[in-house]
Amino acid sequence: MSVTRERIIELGESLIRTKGYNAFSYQDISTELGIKNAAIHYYFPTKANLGTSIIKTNIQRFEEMVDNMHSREFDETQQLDTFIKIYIKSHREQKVCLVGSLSPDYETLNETTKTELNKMVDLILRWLAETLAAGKQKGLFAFSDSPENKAVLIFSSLVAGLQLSRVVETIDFKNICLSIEDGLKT
Amino acid sequence: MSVTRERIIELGESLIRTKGYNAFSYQDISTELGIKNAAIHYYFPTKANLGTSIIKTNIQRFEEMVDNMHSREFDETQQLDTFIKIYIKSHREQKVCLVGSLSPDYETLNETTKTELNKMVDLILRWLAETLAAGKQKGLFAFSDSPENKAVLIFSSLVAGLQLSRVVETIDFKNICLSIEDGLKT
DNA sequence: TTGCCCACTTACTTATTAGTAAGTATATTT
DNA sequence: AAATATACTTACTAATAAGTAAGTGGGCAA
Repeated sequence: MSVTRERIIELGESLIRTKGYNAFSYQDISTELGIKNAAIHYYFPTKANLGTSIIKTNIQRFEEMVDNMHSREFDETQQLDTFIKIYIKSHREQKVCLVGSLSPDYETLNETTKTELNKMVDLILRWLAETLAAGKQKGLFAFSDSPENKAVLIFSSLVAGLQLSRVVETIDFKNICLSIEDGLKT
Repeated sequence: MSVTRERIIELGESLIRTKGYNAFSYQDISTELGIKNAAIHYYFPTKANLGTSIIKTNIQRFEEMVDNMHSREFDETQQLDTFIKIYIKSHREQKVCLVGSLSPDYETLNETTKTELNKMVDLILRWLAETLAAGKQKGLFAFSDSPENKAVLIFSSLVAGLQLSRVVETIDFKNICLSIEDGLKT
């Protein structure tokens, strides 16, 4: 695949996660990459196409990460830890996560982009619930909630934790992560 | 105060919470209220002024609610319940909360708006932590985390819970609220 | 009754946006 | 060598955005 196309996707994701979907423009990308506006339209005819592709890329990356963890025979504690590390990295970069940026703008997205975002959230939540359930079965985790509910609570803490810690400096994001892990201690 | 001004603030808040700050325009408001674009500029010279006023109004509303609960001598369980009901109402209206909408757009806000949002989050978090600490002291709540950390976790669950439940229908927001309350059971 | 303040409207500017049509240089295929 | 495809650029258009300056009508005060 084209390197320019990949750069557009990468920068587009970065812009969404710092400024938000409706605040970034093709101009932001073309200026930064030293190309013309129309070059972006060549790869992504509409902004919705770009948005959808960015989500699709993230879904693929997530699936690859899960596959990778399975083939390395990570246990559930290690898997959760790897997942949480994504958010710690985001926090270091002063960025929110893709889901946390796009969800508030949900009503402004076109249908295919909505569907893709829906798929992404659903995928993460299903994986998290499964991992939590398996970890509980093995005695690695302890919690009284349903795995599905616990998955939503943990995911919410990470998503909004990133958002809020960008607004107030008094929030220690790493403490949020520790609390999540402590909440699963046996 | 002017009724038009109040209508602009109310509709502005509603638009931020459905479409997001950078997706709504003065046109959206003027059309809906049957006034001209410039009428909004008469009350709020810039969009940043309007945004700041909307947050200020919300801060005031929150402070009034807290005062009201204190003067009615609500215990901590009742206070938390009242707070959570705000989010249940938001969920019914298919809206995210103001903080959850503005936080991902934080970098696009002007300095005074940023400061006001910062104040709002700080205020909510301080009240929540205090309420949790007081409730724990009285034996109404039980939790091992620090009250400040627990406050962030609960607030995050509500903020992102609203965001995520708008994206995937499989999330039951009321279950999130129940889990929050269960997580404080003695 | 004259004048002024309030709550707007009319009419506009400037900037930015997404998006398109047509052209071009380079590399690849026939 | 000629044709074609790729990866763009040039040069636009149309729509929408925030914002402003000047005007207007109605109520109230002096």
